[in-house]
Amino acid sequence: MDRAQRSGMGRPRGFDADEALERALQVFWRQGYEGATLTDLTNAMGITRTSMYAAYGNKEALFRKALERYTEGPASYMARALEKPTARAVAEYLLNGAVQATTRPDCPAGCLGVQGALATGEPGQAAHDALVTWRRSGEDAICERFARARDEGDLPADSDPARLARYIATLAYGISVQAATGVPREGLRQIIDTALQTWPKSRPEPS
Amino acid sequence: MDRAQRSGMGRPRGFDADEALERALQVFWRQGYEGATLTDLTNAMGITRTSMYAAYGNKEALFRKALERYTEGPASYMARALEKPTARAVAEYLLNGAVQATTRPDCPAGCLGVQGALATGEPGQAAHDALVTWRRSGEDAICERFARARDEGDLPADSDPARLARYIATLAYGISVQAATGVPREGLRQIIDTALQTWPKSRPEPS
DNA sequence: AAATTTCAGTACCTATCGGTACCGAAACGA
DNA sequence: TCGTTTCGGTACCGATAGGTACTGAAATTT
Repeated sequence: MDRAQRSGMGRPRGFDADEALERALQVFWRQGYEGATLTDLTNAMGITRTSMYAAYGNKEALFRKALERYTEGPASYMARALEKPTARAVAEYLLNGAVQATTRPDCPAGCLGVQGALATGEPGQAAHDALVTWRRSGEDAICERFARARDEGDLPADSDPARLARYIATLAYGISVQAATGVPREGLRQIIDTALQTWPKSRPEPS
Repeated sequence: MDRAQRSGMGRPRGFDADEALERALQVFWRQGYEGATLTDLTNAMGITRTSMYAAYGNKEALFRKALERYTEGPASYMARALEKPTARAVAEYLLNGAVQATTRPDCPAGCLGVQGALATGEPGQAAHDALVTWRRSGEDAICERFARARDEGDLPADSDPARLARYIATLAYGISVQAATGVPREGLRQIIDTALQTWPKSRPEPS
């Protein structure tokens, strides 16, 4: 099913499967899993329903493949961030990457991993669960990176990697919501600056 | 239409409109606008489609009324936060309120204002826009409160209220995503603690 | 060239979507 | 009690959801 494998081989696929998947990704990104209809998807992909089902399985499988592509494409800043030398650099690169990815002029605002299926009815449950897993695994990766940083002395010995990772991930999610709300790139960058600074020193006693 | 107003008066409503709206709110909260079908809604509300349309108009109007109820109910911590004496207290109360509201045992995890319609297809556009407006107006209210704090000397004269407000709102949105991901209340509270502290002091030169 | 295989596309499937016409019954003012 | 009004409920509306059978053409191997 997946590919022409048997003897005769037959006619090869007449469209670029990667390009079509990219189009599907854009639709899921913009409209969410439930909001993206088969008609929306196949129109954007430039193929018929039949070809879509033959090539990807069904809507849910298409979503999963789109999510994979998203991880390796627009969200690849995540993997790169983890390779930065210090925890602080990891956090900065990650948050800046989130700002970039959620405000690309040629892509929908926001993050597929957040807005793809945050709250769904029964038919979208599988997509919802897939994104929960996606977010958790991302946060776990940050946590492990921070744990390493602590072991290396890059972070204080008494710091809590899981807590820091959750904090950074929370900021990234919040940034993606703000992007979906329409906040421009510069406004999001200010959030990072504020987050990585202290709360402004207030006068001790205002009254 | 809206209420029995004309001469004869006629038979009064046989169900509690507030209670029914509360049930609808729960469904929208859990499943989002597009994921909540009329059948889901009316089943939860305990009334028929006919009664729903007569009492509320249509699905979109029901959603708007549910959002109002949400603002005055589960999200009322927002208004209370703005009355706190200092900007710092406003921020703390707001974030703690977000944690509470997004992790109530008897309600769906997360925030309706975020997950109700973050990414939708064409039929959910109106709900999407309503939530964008909702989030913006909330953030504006925080901004104005912070501006007042600055004028009062509660915040430094050179601080940027809009920037601080956006930062706090971003954290609240991120917290709601984390809640929807399944992070328990205690985990969310740690995020607040981390956010309101400085980034942990790292050793100046790790290498 | 023949035989095979999978292509892309039309047409259609059942189920369900949001929304409505119509119904008898119940509750009001007079 | 009567007339009026709106109630709650069934049945149904056209449109569309996700998914599939079937068709004829095109590309591959032998």
